[in-house]
Amino acid sequence: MVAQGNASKRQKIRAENERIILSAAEKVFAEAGFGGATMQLIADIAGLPKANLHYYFATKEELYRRVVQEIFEIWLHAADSFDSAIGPAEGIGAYIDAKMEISRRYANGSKVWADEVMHGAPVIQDYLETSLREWTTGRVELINRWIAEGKMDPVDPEYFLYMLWATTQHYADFGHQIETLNGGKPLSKSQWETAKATVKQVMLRGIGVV
Amino acid sequence: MVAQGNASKRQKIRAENERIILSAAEKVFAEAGFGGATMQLIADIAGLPKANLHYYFATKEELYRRVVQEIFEIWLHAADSFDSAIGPAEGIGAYIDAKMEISRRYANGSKVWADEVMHGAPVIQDYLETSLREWTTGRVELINRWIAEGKMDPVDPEYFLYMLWATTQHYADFGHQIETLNGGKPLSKSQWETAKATVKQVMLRGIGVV
DNA sequence: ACACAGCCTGACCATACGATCAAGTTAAAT
DNA sequence: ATTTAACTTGATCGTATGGTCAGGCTGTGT
Repeated sequence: MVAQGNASKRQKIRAENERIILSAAEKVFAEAGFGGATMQLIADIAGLPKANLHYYFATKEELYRRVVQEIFEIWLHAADSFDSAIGPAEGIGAYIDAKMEISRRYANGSKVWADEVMHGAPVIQDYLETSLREWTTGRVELINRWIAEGKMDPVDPEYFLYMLWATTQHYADFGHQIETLNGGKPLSKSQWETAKATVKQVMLRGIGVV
Repeated sequence: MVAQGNASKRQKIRAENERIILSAAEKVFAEAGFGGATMQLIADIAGLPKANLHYYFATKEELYRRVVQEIFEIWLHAADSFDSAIGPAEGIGAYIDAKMEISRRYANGSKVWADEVMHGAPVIQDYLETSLREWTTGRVELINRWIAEGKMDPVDPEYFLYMLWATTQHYADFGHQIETLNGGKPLSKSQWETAKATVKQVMLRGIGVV
């Protein structure tokens, strides 16, 4: 018998299949939206029969909810860089780096999130009202402290945060438009660096830092 | 007989019904996406039988295309303020004003556009490759001229444009999130002014203007 | 070796949806 | 007044979709 690590074969099968399904679902939801996505297409991409999807996820909505939850976790963790910083140049700079990296690596998840919010957050409204609001008020206080300490120009923290979200998330959500304007090719590594540097430069100078 | 202006009664009926249908469609497409929208719901909101929708618009996709085209026209016209300006402070400031106003007044249309692009622009890819690309290259040249004349700090014009689009469009596309963080209430008139002022302040100082 | 629980899946079902159509009504042209 | 073309709409159709289920398969504990 082959080694199985700590997990039983059953557990591994379950974990792996859930992963495959979630990955396929993220892709399909990102490309078609909730309404346009079909369980059949997700199943095809996952390489599993449709009935098997319903074995792991009872309904399409449950599967969708899991996809949205996953990206939200990633999203929140990007804030870690924010908090441990001593000032805006470092903290906001690191946050922009982190969010740009999320837009690049988890473009599909970002799109699903955007789609969900854009359509009124029908399934994750509670997250907006709890986790996201807490996160936001915490960061607003931090920015206000930095302003009070003279570390950055006075600016309304909420609307400044929205600018950070918008400029970074744009590279995931509108990636197709950017790619089209780039001659149909995805941004190269160096173009991506330039984009990131531009966002940081404008945002940080915009508040009198750097 | 009652006066009918220049248009015949037939023409008026057609014009009015198309307007009612397009308006209802914009709302439904914005809230549910293309896949999630149903002709029946559009018909209900328009107050017309479903079959009548198909009389004016043969297919759901044709109706959708018209909605997307309309918002794109509005979107392009916002550039007028950009062009007639003598420098970045005036031109970019006016552009931000115009785009913010679009986000406020045509939030549904903006969402439909975002939805369409996010899902790979299946029906308006040609617009991206023609009109939008032309628009962009023209504005890139203008910004480069301003930089060469020392009217603003050097910055990559394309990525700076993306920042303008992102920060302004965010108020339409993510309006629901913003509203939730605002205690469930839409931004008041003064909050809206603050948002606009914040975007302008950060973006303009970010390029060494003002 | 056996029993059991978890896993898999082809076939099937009910429903909702986009689209069509035929039979009407209304406005315009002759 | 008559004819024609445009507009209206309830009823209907075919299909695609989310979801179910019965029966088979496979791993696991005893």
